[in-house]
Amino acid sequence: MAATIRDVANASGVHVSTVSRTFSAPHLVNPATRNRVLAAAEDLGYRPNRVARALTTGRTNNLGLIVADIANPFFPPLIKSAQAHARERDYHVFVADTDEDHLVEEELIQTLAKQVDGVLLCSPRLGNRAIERLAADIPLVVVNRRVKGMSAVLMDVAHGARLAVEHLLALGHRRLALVTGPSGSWTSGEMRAAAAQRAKDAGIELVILGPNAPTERGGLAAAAQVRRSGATGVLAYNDMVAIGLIEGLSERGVSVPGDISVIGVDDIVPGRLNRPKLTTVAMPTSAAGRTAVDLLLQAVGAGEAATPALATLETSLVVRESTAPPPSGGRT
Amino acid sequence: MAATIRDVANASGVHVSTVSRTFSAPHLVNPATRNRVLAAAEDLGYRPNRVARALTTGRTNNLGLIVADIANPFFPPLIKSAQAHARERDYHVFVADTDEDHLVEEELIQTLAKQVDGVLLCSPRLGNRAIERLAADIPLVVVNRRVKGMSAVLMDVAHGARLAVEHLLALGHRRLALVTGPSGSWTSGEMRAAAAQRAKDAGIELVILGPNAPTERGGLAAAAQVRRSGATGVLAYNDMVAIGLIEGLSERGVSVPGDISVIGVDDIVPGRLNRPKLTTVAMPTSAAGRTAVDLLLQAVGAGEAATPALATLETSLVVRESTAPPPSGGRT
DNA sequence: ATGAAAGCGCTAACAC
DNA sequence: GTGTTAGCGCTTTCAT
Repeated sequence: MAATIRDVANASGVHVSTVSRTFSAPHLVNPATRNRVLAAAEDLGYRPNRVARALTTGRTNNLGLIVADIANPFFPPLIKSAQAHARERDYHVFVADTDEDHLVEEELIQTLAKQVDGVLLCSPRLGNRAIERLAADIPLVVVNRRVKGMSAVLMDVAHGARLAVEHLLALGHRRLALVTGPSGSWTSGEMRAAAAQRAKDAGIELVILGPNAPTERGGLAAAAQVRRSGATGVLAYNDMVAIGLIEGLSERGVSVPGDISVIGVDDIVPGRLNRPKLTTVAMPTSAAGRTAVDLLLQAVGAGEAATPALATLETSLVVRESTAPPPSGGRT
Repeated sequence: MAATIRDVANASGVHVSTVSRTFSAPHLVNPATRNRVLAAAEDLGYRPNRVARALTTGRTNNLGLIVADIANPFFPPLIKSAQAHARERDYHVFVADTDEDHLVEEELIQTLAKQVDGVLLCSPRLGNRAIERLAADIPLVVVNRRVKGMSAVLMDVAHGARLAVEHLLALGHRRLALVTGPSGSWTSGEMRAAAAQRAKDAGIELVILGPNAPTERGGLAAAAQVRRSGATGVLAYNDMVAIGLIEGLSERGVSVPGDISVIGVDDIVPGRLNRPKLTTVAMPTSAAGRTAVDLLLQAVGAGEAATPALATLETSLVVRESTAPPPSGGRT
């Protein structure tokens, strides 16, 4: 059986409250006794029981982080930076995967509710209504979504989409396509609006193809439509979709970037490994993880009185090898 | 403030213990009162507080899962299958990343100790001594490691390594290299022993190159040595290393598989996306996740009396495009 | 600076 | 079948 605070108290000849203080408010206890207590604790291998502590204080010093799919390479950098940042603030973060299932997502949040002080919802699949309801139970911060009255960290994908369209335009492309993501995705909506507007401003046609699964498979499946669309420049929902699309295109004898240019979004590792190396809109995922933790901790600290904050992080275009001028030189 | 068991008791005119029973042992309470309690609970939005429950029962219904690097594509399938499998058994799994740091790993296990009923150590960086010590605090199951007195799930990488060597031999390669992983890695040791033995049996030379970081970068850095070694067939510690190696080789004008054949281990997604598509030793990661959860739950249930179990999962060779006969046809 | 005591939300004997 | 009572291990007033 593990040592409890009481064992330490007995061993060091003080009362439990003194032991408690040496761990949670060391400055309140006489250095001499403190050392005695610490020695006894060390001796017995005592470690404060965080569960018991949580029960009295109401704080667990844990955060939850929920993602739809941990296998999506977009998330790991965010998770890692969130964990590292939280650790520096003496918080642990527990990650859970919903398997893209919004029911699981909801259940997870509710179960987590009492075991963590707040949860980070990354690219949630849940609707805004549900999220608002859940926020009554526990401080929530969303990443890549805008929910009324809730802190959020957004990545300016609209700006990224504009940059992508401009890059394609500058290369001489005159017929563009957007391969969208899942229908509920905030990011997908933002991209669509921004890209469409930018294309319209340039008097260029942008064909919308979707919705698609946010995976390689989704891109693969969209290849036929892309080819039929006649577009020579395409912006994909994310890098995985772009990679799948390039593969699908190449299966059909269409060369990238020779015949069609493809731009992804996210800047994940597989995109850098891909041949051709992917031109992409880089998302500041590590920064997002840190910022999200900051906002969440802020919300946790403020309790009911929390003022929702909005952080919008910049995106940028990384030009690599999957984009080039269109075959004909740009003029039809 | 969230409703407690006491609120429900008041609202439904019964005592707290009855409320407790309706949730933890429903069959012990009269259907009529049970319904009354349930209705009141529903009404108040009551949900049992798992932390409080854990304090009395000593069980949290949570499992911990520790990985060295969540960004390593090897882990996500394992994590996902473990989470799904655990959920079916009414357990949640919390994932934590140690950032390849064994100090963080140890601290994490200790912190987790009281908040979960057991932890899964996947490809730990900690030494066996440390792991054995930690096992006194909490049920532990290791994946990809053999620790005395502890349940483990192993993947038969030795067999995989032999298959890989045989494949290379069959293609006509007569000088082989093994690009190893980190020095503490159990997997790396197994591979090395098996590959060396198999090569020796065939009267073939196997040069050992390493240790290397288990990453693309590690493979990239090993490219120069591989070239110098004169080997025409190489087995890499894992797919990421293989991918990096191929890249490094190609930077040096060495073609894969034209000049050198490369085999990876793991069968991760980026390997399938790579050009050339990677020939690799496939690891049964999803099965490993499920099996590990089973063994852990078994250990949790058994308490001190736990009999350590050993599960060895089969590996297989997936031949794709990164292997071919050596340039000269095989004879020197 | 330290001790005493109450209690966080729940479960688990033990009565009745 | 349900009520009573004692804690689980810790923090936190309130005294001293």
